[in-house]
Amino acid sequence: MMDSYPDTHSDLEVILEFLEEYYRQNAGEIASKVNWTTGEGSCDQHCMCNEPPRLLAHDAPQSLSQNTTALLSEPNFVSTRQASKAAGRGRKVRLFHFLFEMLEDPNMAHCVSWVPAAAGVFRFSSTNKDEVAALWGQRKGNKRPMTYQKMSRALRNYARSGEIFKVKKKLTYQFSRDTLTLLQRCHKGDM
DNA sequence: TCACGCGGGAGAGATA
DNA sequence: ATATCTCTCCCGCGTG
Repeated sequence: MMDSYPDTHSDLEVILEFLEEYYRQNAGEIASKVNWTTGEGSCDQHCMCNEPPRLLAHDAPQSLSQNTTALLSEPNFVSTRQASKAAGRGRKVRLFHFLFEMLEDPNMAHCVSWVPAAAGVFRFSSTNKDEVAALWGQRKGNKRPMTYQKMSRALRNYARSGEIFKVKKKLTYQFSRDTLTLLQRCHKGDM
């Protein structure tokens, strides 16, 4: 089994490091541009897989932005700061990626399913929601059992970063448009 | 009243 | 050693 990325890895790291540096140098300016309302188009391109939203692709040079989009299609959803580490060994999956996997798995439809998939809205089954949580706990290798309550808390944290929003409906959440787009792209790349 | 889902503070663990 | 990120745990509140 491969435990490191292909030959392109070093190039990808260089790009990622550049983006991080770019962000650092422009942090103040970028922050002032961010509109954190949850309205349409308010967080264009900031959800690059598990890339922290504070790094806005549209604030980076166009060519790099394109490169990183492709780069972040890596199956393991390696974040900027985790890329080098992941090259050495497997990177733990993040919750929203795990949920996307569940949503794409027809066998898990009884636990969690798309409401309108195109909008990125999904809903947990009131009876089987803890099954998803338990699987998440297993995936993370938690000693104590994961519950829906705890998992949903983690989901609400994503609202701050703009990756997933809470829908005003029971057990229902929504991927941000950009997160959904990128997850779909990553998922296709994974197949 | 009770069960359930949600919101938020605090802290743990991993990593840079 | 310190800062940051991403959860995880726990408690309280609102709703049906």
